[in-house]
Amino acid sequence: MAHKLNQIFSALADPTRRDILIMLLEDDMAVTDIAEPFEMSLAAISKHLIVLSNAGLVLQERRGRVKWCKLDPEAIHAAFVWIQTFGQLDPINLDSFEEFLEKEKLLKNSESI
Amino acid sequence: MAHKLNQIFSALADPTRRDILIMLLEDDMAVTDIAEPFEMSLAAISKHLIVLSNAGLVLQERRGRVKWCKLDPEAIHAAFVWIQTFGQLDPINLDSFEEFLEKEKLLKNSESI
DNA sequence: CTATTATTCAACTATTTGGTTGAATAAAGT
DNA sequence: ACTTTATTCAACCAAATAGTTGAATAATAG
Repeated sequence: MAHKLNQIFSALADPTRRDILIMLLEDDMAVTDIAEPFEMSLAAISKHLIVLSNAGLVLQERRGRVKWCKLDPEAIHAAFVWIQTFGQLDPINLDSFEEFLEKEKLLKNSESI
Repeated sequence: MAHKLNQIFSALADPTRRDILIMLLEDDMAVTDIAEPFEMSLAAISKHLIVLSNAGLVLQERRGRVKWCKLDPEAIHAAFVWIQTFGQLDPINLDSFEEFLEKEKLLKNSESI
């Protein structure tokens, strides 16, 4: 009965798992597709997904032989609340974040030309 | 150069360390005083504090034979920013995301001067 | 100088973690 | 029925983690 925050934070502590979460922002994905860009075995990615699932960060739903993985925002929200409550932190400046996204978009466009 | 977020999240993954952080919200404390309420050795707490310090969550300053520990809000802020932005991002270049976090940090510093 | 206090170091142990490979299971395609 | 595809299982390994104890270091007090 390890505390949920233990599982959430330790799931977030691994860069591969953070990358997987970022990928899942874009769309739900099957295990094999998630594994594709990583230079490690499918079994390793499968384990990472189980960790993410146990932490409640990802939901896995089997349809046929494919297991679809999708983000579950609840757990990440729990971590967010803990941190926010902990230090009564201000939220980041959303304007500068918008600027960042804008620059990202321009960059992507210029790369594709 | 293990990514800072790895260290921050894995530091936060341990309940003893989260408790220590909560204690430090109230006031700066010496190592021995931090250890007092826990049912584990002083050496164990000392190690936890080193983990927190390496993650940048806690600053340790030696005065005489006493090492004073205080919160360093910067690292926790980085984690906060990661989580907050996580849910809003299109898939992006992770490197430029890091740059963004870096800029956020510099901004916060300049504001506090 | 000696004793006490604060903290860390060193060595050890048990458990967990993140990875591997090869086999197993199960569904779909031909 | 046979083959391919998707995923996990099982066994193993190396490294990291979280704890222990006892000794070492270093500053302060008497």
